[in-house]
Amino acid sequence: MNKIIIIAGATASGKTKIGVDIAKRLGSEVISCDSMQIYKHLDIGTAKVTKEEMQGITHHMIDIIDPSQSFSVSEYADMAKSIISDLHQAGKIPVIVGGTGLYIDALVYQLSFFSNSNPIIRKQLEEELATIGAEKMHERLRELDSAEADKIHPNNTKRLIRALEIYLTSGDIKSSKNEKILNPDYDICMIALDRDRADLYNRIDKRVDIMFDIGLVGEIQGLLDNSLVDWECQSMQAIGYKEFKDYFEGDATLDQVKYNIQLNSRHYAKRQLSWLRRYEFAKWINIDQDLAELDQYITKFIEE
RNA sequence: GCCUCGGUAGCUCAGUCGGUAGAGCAGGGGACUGAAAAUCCCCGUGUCGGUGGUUCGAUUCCGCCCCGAGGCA
Repeated sequence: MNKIIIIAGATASGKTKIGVDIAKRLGSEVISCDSMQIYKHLDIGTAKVTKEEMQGITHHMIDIIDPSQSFSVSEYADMAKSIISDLHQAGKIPVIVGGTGLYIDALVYQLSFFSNSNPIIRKQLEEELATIGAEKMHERLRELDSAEADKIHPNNTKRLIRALEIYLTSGDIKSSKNEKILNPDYDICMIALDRDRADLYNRIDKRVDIMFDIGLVGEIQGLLDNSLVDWECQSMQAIGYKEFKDYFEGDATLDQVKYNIQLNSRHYAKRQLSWLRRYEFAKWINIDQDLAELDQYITKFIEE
């Protein structure tokens, strides 16, 4: 028994509730798959599950680190896999709920994360980039790993640096690992939640309105007042937080901040959907139309 | 009522010395292996307010009309 159920979908599409419903039905637990809900104290802006929403269902991978810390996919994969195996041991089918595509990939595919990630080398590469420019860096990558250079646009400096970092720290060639193999450890049922685009955007706008009503500004004020974060923190890259930098530095009104959060959320939702469309094995469920079908689909999966 | 300035993409606007038009934003699509809520790439036809006229040809020039802003009365 190594079944896992993954509930994926864009932000504000309704994953949380459906995840809890399924976990309840199966007598199981939820494992969050979200790169920002891992942070303590980022509650309102990340639309983190509330106690009431959990309905007594245990949730993992939420509130696991301080907002000043950084975190990465490989850590996520290690921790989540260990929880999955615990649940399997207990005879439960884990319900994985979330919208962070890379984290989903880390469970769904057999990804070999490169063992060497070296902050010093990364720093050097960043400095090198600043002096010689992206074009030259791209040429350098082409000499070391031309297949990867073909894939990375020279403007995408973040990826460029990572590919070079991989080579320089481990001697590995990133493009040699690009082939994706399904993780043989799990029997996966993936549900991709979908809904009418205009409807999704309305839900996003409304949800952001509510976040402001229930105290988002105060939450961030508190984080800053207690020195739990500064604007450089990885956690402060989250939508719903980073937009406040301008406000607290006197460069934007709250209305502008709210508009930006809504806008960035829409863009994000679009990117998430584009990521999810790549999972050929995903079962797409339109929340407004095929909820009954979802139940049947889950039933079939667990009885197989 | 008169005068002036506007009316061009969903929005803000540019432009065409007459040869049917282009930016930003919005919107759409895509990529993605240790920051991923990050990072990056691609996509612009619209009665150029309406209607007559001049012209081979008008969104561009001229007349009238409609709408908006300001000024004078």
